[in-house]
Amino acid sequence: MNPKQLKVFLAVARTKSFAEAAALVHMSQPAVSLSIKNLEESLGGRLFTRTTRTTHLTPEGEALMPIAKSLLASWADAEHELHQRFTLNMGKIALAVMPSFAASLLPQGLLKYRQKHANIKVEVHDVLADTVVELVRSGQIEIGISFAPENTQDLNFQTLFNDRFIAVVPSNSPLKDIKELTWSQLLDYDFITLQRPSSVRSMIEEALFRESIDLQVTFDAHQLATVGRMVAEGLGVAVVPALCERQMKEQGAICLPIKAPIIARNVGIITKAKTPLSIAAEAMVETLIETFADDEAK
Amino acid sequence: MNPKQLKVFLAVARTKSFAEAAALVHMSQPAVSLSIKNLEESLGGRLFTRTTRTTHLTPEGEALMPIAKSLLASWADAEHELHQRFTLNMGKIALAVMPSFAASLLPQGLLKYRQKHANIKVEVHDVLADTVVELVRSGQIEIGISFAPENTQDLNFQTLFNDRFIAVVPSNSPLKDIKELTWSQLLDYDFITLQRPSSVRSMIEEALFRESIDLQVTFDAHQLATVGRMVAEGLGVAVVPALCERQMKEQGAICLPIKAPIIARNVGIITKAKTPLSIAAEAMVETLIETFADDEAK
DNA sequence: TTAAGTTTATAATTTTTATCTATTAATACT
DNA sequence: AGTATTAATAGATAAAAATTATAAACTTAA
Repeated sequence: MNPKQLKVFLAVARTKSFAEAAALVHMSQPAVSLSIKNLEESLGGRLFTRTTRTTHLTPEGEALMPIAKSLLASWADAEHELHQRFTLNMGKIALAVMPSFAASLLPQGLLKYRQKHANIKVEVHDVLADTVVELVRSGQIEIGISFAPENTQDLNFQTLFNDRFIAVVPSNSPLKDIKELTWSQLLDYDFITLQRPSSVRSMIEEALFRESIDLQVTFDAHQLATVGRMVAEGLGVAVVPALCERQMKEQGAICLPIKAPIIARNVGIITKAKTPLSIAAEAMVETLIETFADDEAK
Repeated sequence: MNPKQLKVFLAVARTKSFAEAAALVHMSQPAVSLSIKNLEESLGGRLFTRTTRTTHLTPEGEALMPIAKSLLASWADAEHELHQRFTLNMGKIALAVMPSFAASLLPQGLLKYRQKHANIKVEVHDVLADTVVELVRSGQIEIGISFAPENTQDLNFQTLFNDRFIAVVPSNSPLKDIKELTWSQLLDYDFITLQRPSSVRSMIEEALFRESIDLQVTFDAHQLATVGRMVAEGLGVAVVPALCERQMKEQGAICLPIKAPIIARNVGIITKAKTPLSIAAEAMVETLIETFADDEAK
């Protein structure tokens, strides 16, 4: 029993003629006879009674008819669905993205993707950088966007650009006109940063520890938006990835380059090594690179 | 895309090896390679990523897996169901039977059928003889049991036996010891019979009309059981098919042969001409003949 | 009843598809 | 780098399916 036989069966059942059915399914009449014969043998009994002049269904044939229809329908559905997936007309893709990127650049990437592939659903998980890595490593999510991870053996990392940390100061701060701040200048003021276990926080701590600079944190918060507001209100100063510059400015803070030390890290796409991406994910990676990769990353 | 390819696909997906899968489905390894290749081509993309050392599913392959399982399952279900039908391990059969037969002989026929084919459901419609014919003619029911129908062009009638009408009289009736009653003797008493449009009633009327005997009906009822009780209680006399003899006796009436005229008619199986019976129905006809047909009907 | 016409079944051949054996190419592990 | 393992390819063979041509069966109408 195979799909072709069922198609032939339905054609005969509908036309009540072997010859007409043959035309319907683009076969010769003897081929239809044989096909039905084989089907009948595989099922164990006759489906049609055929006198050379008339053809009609046996009760068992009648019983097969709805079954055959439903089988062929689900068969066609399945083929269609897979086809859709392969041609990017269907499917879902999940991204895990660190908040600083999710809230800044990501939307324009998504917009571009959506224009190209309108039928793919996109799910964005904005989670801590470490969680991004975890989700990708565990296979729960195909694509992560974050800082370059530490242990990269089972992950691929495709750099998009280098993100340098910048200082954020209130608009009335005495520091506001300095072209390039140093950390020691900045740390004269109350310091606001993200709570652990944020990667931004730990990168700052590590970098300053290496330079033997002592970091005293006055305020900390979970969300960058909160930090921004606190700085804007004059509660203190902060250091954030350049990615967030726009957000900080929008909140009314001043952004300045900072050095001694310069803290910078690559931001890029994390995928699982040795596991192929879905076609939808592949297209997403392509779009992200094309949208965000600066020249040296390419 | 065909069932065999899906089986191969699932084997490869499960074993994660083309060679092992080949063993599972009793094919050579190159055949498996080809089969998967063809499936992939028909769907429009890769289902596995295979480096000569490892094999795993692409996300699209992952998506196909549950689909393939369900397709194969419903496929197997369908095959099984049809098989069952053809081997009489499943199915349903509907009989339309005139009440006099349904309440008398039929049960022992059903018993015999049930012993042979325990998995076939039997539905008995005990309806008026005319309705039996209608149901069979319209194709709603495969097998009818009744008197031989009038218009038989599109029906087949297989005689089981000849049923002669008998007189039923109260146990205290003066007629009770007469060996063979005549109608004129009988009609001295109040006459009880079935209400129109019973075939028993019309057969009696027709026969007496032909003999120019005037029939005065004192009581009539719908059910033979009612007629029997009325006679047993001494309300009058009746004439019923011999089939009902046992029932009448059980109700306490006396049954006697009657002549002048003798009313008799063949009882048999009615089926639709030129329409094949289901295997289950065929078996039922066979059982009925073997159980009820008297020698000349055979 | 018979002959013509229509329809399915069968036979023989061809074509296509599927499978096998043998071999090659590629990759991971030692 | 070499070896062992695994999938892919090539060529050959077998199996299946389709086709043409023909036969057989059954209606219908003369």
